[in-house]
Amino acid sequence: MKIVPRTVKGMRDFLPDEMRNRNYLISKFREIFEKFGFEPLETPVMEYSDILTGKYGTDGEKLMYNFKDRAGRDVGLKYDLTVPLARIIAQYTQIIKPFKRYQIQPVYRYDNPQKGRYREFYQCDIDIIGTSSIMADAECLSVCSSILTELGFKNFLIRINNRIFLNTLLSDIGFTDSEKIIVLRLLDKKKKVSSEKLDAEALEKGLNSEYFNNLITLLSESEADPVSFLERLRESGTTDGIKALLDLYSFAISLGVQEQNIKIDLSLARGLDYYTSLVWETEIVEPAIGSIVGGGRYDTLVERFSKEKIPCVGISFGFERICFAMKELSLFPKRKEYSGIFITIFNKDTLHESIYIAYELRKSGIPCELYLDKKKLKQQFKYASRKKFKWVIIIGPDEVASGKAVIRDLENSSEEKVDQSSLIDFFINYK
RNA sequence: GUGGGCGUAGCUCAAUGGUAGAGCACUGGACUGUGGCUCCAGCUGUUGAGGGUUCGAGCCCCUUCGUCCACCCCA
Repeated sequence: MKIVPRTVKGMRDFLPDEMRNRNYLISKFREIFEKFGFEPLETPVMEYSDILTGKYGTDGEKLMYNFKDRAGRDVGLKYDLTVPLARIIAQYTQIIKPFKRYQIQPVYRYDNPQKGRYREFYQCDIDIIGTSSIMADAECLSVCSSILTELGFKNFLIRINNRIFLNTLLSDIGFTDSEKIIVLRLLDKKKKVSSEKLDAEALEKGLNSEYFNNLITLLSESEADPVSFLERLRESGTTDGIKALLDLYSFAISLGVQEQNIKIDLSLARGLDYYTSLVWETEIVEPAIGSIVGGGRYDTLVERFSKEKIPCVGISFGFERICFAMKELSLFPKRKEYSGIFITIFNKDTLHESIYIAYELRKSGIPCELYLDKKKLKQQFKYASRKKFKWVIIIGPDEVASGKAVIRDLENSSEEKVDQSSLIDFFINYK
């Protein structure tokens, strides 16, 4: 009985065509992260359970992959890249701060798979550790905008808000702390659901409908011109978090974020529990796949591992969704239909001539593929044709005798004979 | 965690409850120094798994697994 080949639920293989796209994306991320001075970091797939738990809320923990290893230790697969980073900061105190790192690795969530959602998926994070400066927050937004622009996205919107402000606002309206959590969840939904449905859900959750209506009214008032709305509020006494939010907005603009790509949205809440003040989220208008980038300031996360209080800010790119969106919008670079050089093996007498040519080309930095099996020329051509090579090189007995090589152009069905010694020049000139 | 659609050859899919099929792909040949086109031949199955109903199940029922989608939540 043969073993049925299959992949574990929610996990995927990436075949070469897809890997080429993914590698392209990763290289773009790296390039821009490094341009802004971020340094690379990797952490293990697994952490001890106590490291992982306690920061994602009960819903998050249901999605955690945790189990015992052979020695009975409680371990889990990492759920995001932020918590391992907090551990790193507490563990390696010699790291110079502010520490700017980037990290591109898979994370794991025991979720039910569906469109664009998997149990293993890549996240791509940058964080700045050890500064409270809002310039750091703004830098994250600038990276976000640079990357999306560089990748070719035109219609994206970064929405920003401050949880401190939102919190104060909710208290002023009259909500209790436990109600606030429910309200924040509902606000996250506001964009997707009709207002009737939202009201119904608020009622169902037992929220004071007068308070809730006040909130919704206030938020919709702010929508048209949030900046002057905030300034009016500031004059009337509510000040918590407003300055930070306005600063972030203006710093981001100075750092090159285009005005049409950024908006203060006072209803933005964000799910993760560990954000403490400024938060942001980016969505692309087309295709509508929700948020593709999210982040914020989380000043208390490192405290779990250390006596020190260390302010942190970061942004996480939804690698899989960006990949999906880029495919939809055809933003990946197109490959030439025919490319590359393929070297045939005529027979065992000419074998070493072919091998030598492959060696010479590769030594000169010209990529080429050498046929590996003993098959008829016809089969070798069929292979070359299916793999869409542009050039096929043939060294048969005639060519060995005359010191020449046949170069066949599969795309144009033409061929020519050149001196073996000028093969390298031929291909260098072609480039 | 909850709900729905779908599981048949490597892939895409057919088959009124009555003999499991086609196209593509693959292997070889026509064509012993040349791919795509054509023609010929060949290969391919516990119909996801287990149970039940029936004279008879790919088809109906139950269970289970997988997959896709939606909700919850999130990237």
